[in-house]
Amino acid sequence: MTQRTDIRRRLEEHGIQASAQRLAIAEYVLATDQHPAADTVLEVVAARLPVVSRATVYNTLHLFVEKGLLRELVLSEGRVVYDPKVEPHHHFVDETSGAIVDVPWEALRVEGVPELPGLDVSEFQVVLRGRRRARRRDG
Amino acid sequence: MTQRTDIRRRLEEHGIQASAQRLAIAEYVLATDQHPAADTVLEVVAARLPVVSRATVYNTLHLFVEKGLLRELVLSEGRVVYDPKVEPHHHFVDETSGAIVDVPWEALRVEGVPELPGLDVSEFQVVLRGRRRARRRDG
DNA sequence: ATCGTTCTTAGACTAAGTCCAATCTTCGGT
DNA sequence: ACCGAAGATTGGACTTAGTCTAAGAACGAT
Repeated sequence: MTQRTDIRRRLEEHGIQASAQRLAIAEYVLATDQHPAADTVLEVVAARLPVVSRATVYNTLHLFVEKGLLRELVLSEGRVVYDPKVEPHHHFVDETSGAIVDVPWEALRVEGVPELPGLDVSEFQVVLRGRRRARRRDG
Repeated sequence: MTQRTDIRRRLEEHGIQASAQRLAIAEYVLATDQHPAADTVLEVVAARLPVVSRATVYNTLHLFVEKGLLRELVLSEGRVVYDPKVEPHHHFVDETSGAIVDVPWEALRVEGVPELPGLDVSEFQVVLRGRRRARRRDG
């Protein structure tokens, strides 16, 4: 398991002191593509680590966001959700399941942003809603 | 004040039975360009109408959304906010003040949405973040 | 080993929103 | 104008997400 050491190194590179709790949280939240809410993180992490408090989960998630390891998304329905993919990309929200799907930046082209009068845009994304079509199961 | 009757007609056209509370709420929330939260609506409306309960404000806002008079937006930080402009448009969030600014649909061009594999997109918008530039005061 | 800093913890607290049973309004029919 | 049914409103209890705090535990440099 160099996995664990990799994560430790990654935290330290971002100026975050490692701890059992932070490692456990990182191990889950930095690897998932599920866009979990804080609550989900707490559940998942609590299952592996003997004891971890809610306050720590919130503290840690906020710290990770501040240090650029995680991005906080608020896309629908009072759901604050965390995304380990920090590069710019778009999001699709499945209206049936609530699932959030990443849409690669290159998949869409947005024109006109620099020309908006009176607005200095520092970042943007397209938020799409709809249904995910049944997946052909071919991997 | 034909204002009041106009609103009444508008509610009825959308299959909504009028009532003092609903009229008061509609009068504010359908005319504002402020993107108020439920809480704000409660405050504003409570100031004019002798008594209106929180439950009613929430019920009414949800009803208006369901009937297509209002759109619910969740753009940042656990803030659920209501927008009387139901036609498609984009949104800019001022990072300093939290203010939400409408961006006309025609101001941006988004290409590539129909080609997204596996996704049936029913609606989308661009969400932008940044600072509003100081407004030249020329009206 | 010690000391100061940093992390974690439980639990109280807050804010946003929901739920519910009882009460009050409204509307259509007469 | 009146009546009853259907629908709307109410306060208050409840839930859920998140914050705060004071006290204790672990860390790392000496």
